[in-house]
Amino acid sequence: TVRVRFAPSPTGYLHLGGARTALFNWLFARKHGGVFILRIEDTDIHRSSQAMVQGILEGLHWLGLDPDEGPFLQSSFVEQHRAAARRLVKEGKAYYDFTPKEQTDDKTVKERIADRARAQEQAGRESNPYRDLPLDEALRRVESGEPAAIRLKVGARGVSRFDDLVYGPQERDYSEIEDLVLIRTDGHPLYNLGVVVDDIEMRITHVIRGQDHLTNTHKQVLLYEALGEPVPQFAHLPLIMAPGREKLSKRKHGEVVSVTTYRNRGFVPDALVNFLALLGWSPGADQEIMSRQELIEKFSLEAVNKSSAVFNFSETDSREWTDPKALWMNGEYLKALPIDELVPLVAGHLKEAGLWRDDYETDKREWLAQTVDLLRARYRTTVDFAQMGRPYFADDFEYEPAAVKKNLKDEKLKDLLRELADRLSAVDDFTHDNSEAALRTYSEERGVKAGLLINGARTALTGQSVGPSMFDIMVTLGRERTVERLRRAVELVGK
RNA sequence: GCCGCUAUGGUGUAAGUGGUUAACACGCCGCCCUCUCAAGGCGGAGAGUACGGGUUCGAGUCCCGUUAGCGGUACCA
Repeated sequence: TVRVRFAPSPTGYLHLGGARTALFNWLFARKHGGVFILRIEDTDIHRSSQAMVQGILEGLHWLGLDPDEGPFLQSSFVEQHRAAARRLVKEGKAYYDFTPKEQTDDKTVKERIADRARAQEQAGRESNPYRDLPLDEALRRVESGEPAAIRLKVGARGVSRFDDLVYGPQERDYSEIEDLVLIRTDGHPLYNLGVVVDDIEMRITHVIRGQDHLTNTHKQVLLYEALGEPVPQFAHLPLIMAPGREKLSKRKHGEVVSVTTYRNRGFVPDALVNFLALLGWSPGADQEIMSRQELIEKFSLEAVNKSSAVFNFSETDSREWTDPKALWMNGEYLKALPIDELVPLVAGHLKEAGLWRDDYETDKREWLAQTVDLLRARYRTTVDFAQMGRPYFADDFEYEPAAVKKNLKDEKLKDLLRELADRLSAVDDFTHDNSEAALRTYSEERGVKAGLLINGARTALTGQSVGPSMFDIMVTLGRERTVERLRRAVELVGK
């Protein structure tokens, strides 16, 4: 049976790349009736904390990607890692390296690697002197307390091969693979050892992860072979880049990369999942809006793309704070969601903005549902209801200067709005049709275009120049508030 | 430096085993809806498939080279 895992390092929050990796693992597991495991790679102790683990858990939960097993902490398996390394030494497949640990200088990692490579090329790469030290001598030195790292013995000649489910056949000559360190001098197990031992222990069948691990996979294949264990299937996923095809990072790009942001800014989890699924994968047809169930049915690793995808957002235009297509898609979900599912999502934001009233759960429950339904066609996130939608839920709201200038410019509106308010206050059954009839009758009597009154009223009632049909707005606000706001707006005319 | 991966409009993608004027979505622009719009309807612009060779009757699709981007190369993960 299929067993997959998502193995993030706990860097504080779930980022989009991680979320996409988790999603593809989850989809694959669900599709094949398999098991989705969460393992936190927290071996780098300085960079890990419980709070960070919590952040990842919350992100996954919000997305609806709860693990079937776990979370497991890699740090709790270090003894197994050490035991595996010692076993390899005993079997002659790894060795103790007594070379003193190199001093780190102030150069960047990249520079140091390049320097070392160039130096090696000039001097010719010589074999590690400790590689063939007799085992009993090595053990004696270790027992006497001499510090040593453990390295894997990589064959002198040969080629490592594996078949990636996304990138196809991969090969790498042994000469390009150094004897990798398994255990540091201080006894700390390193990443490549840890993943392999844990994946064996958890009986992982398919390793689905970012393409940044592609070339290092050869090292892991070597480890599986040394440990005498079957090699799992590998599937590497194309990376998600920032605009300009640069690396997407929290440091540079801020909170757009954090899943939490999408929750706070009014995304529907399913919409983000749907969008993420399409980053690097396509069902091959024109359909883009897909339910979770459809995603599961259509998903396959073979259809995953090889080229990295650009996550397209603007750092200057706040309307496009994230990928416009993601925003569009969220809008589609807003429109399609059953109103009973949408209202609770909106309620959260209304509460946050201090716009919540207790009777929204009792007497005004139906009114709330209707209002949300009225507004959702033109909103893209659920926070829009509390922000752009404020005039519908509160009496204190801003009049947009541009709207006032556009719709309340005509001095005639001073009288018109006042009298319109009077007329409307006399309408007993304040329905869409009745309020419209009252307004149109009045505009005819006064010989002005209905549009002047309608547009003026829209701005008078909402402070905005755009919104739903004017008479729907009136009905939603009710007669009293409509009349009151029309009168209040008289003083804005001409401003 | 070395090794690897990738390359279709601004972005995400499509185009079974090479075969008519490269398709869809987002975004953009325009028109319509005379009650607005960031909503809806309709339409349009935008790539000849990174570049250069080659194979072929025919190449986005196969081969070679170049370039660019990204990744790896670590006693980081």
